[in-house]
Amino acid sequence: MIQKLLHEGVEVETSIDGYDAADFPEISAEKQGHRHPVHRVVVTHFELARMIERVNRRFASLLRTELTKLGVEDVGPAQAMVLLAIGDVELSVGELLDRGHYIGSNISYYLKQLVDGGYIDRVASQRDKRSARIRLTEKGEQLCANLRNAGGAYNRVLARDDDDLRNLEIAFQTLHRLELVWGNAARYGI
Amino acid sequence: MIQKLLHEGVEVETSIDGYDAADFPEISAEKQGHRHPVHRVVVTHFELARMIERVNRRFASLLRTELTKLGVEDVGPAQAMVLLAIGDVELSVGELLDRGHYIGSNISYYLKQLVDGGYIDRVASQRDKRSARIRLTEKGEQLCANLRNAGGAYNRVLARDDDDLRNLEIAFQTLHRLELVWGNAARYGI
DNA sequence: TAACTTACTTCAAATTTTGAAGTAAAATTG
DNA sequence: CAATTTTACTTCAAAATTTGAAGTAAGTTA
Repeated sequence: MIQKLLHEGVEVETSIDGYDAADFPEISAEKQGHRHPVHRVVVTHFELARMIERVNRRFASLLRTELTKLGVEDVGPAQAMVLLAIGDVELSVGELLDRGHYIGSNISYYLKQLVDGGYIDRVASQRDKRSARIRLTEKGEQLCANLRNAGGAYNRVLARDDDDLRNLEIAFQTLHRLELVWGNAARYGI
Repeated sequence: MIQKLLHEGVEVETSIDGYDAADFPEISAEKQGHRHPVHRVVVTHFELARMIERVNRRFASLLRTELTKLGVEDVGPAQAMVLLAIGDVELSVGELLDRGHYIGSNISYYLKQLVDGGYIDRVASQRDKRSARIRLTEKGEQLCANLRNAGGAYNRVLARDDDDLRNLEIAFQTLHRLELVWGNAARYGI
């Protein structure tokens, strides 16, 4: 068991019967929430990945609820994420692809639906007619605004004080690191 | 624009043309990676959600690759996550459900495939015959072990020093917080 | 100008997720 | 203790999402 731990994860401080905590880190991340961690917990690769999966699921389901509340029937959470990814800039499909690490055909598919729904404008670029320029329509912007508005409450709950903010930012940057490492790994191996 | 920011996100320190950074926080999270953030960046709800979605996608794709390398044809990344969620304990379907915030029928579906594939043992509990007890078979454990083994390399890259570890842990706990907030919101509203 | 590359799109299939409707075993209640 | 309700799952059918192979058309390069 110890060997397994040493291999897969990395320990912070000397461990006192800390193995089980490693198996269920959910338990270790108790109320103290806001403060920096001050104890031995092992966060492995997979624990993080599982956490990310769960959080992602929760958020998607929240988005779905929000969309339903808004009475939007023709946009699912995945498409909403595309709209949010576009934001208030005009970009090409390729850029959008990078923004979400989507697969090309996937974005094409969503864009079609969103264009049909009137949420997005797609125009061929002047300089390069292969490249499509994408941007939100009034309707698309409105939907995003509504979603952002609904999301405001969460921001207020999640970012109460400076400590929260710091942690959110660290989380963001750490995830970005995962994104890079896992992304490069996918391309070039390890 | 400022109003929008103040409403949706929260700012760290006084902002100097920091608005754009809020729109593209990817850019702000530069190389410094290991150190704590020391600058004004706004991390909103949605930015984090988008990041989580991207990272999740990357990880799934990595898992798929790994499974292919291992020659495992009958287990997709989603099922692999279920196996990893089970780990080395025996639990009920309900517990497993909680572990991943799955929907019941979803897990049932995966379990069926995994039982058929010989990765999981499902036995009705003695004390409560409605409840199924789940655990990995030899084969299932072997697959998890192989995956964990392959994952070791990432842990070593991601957790080089104490700083990395701290950040990983903060990320984990922050995500856990998101999990709770978003989860409660789904149940009870805001 | 022929061959190649890029930037997308289409389509068909696989995978994953959802929701409604079971079933059978507890637990509760009158 | 029989009747009802609740719990713990499963099944099924449909929807949503994702994937991959095969286009197409516009640039680029040789």
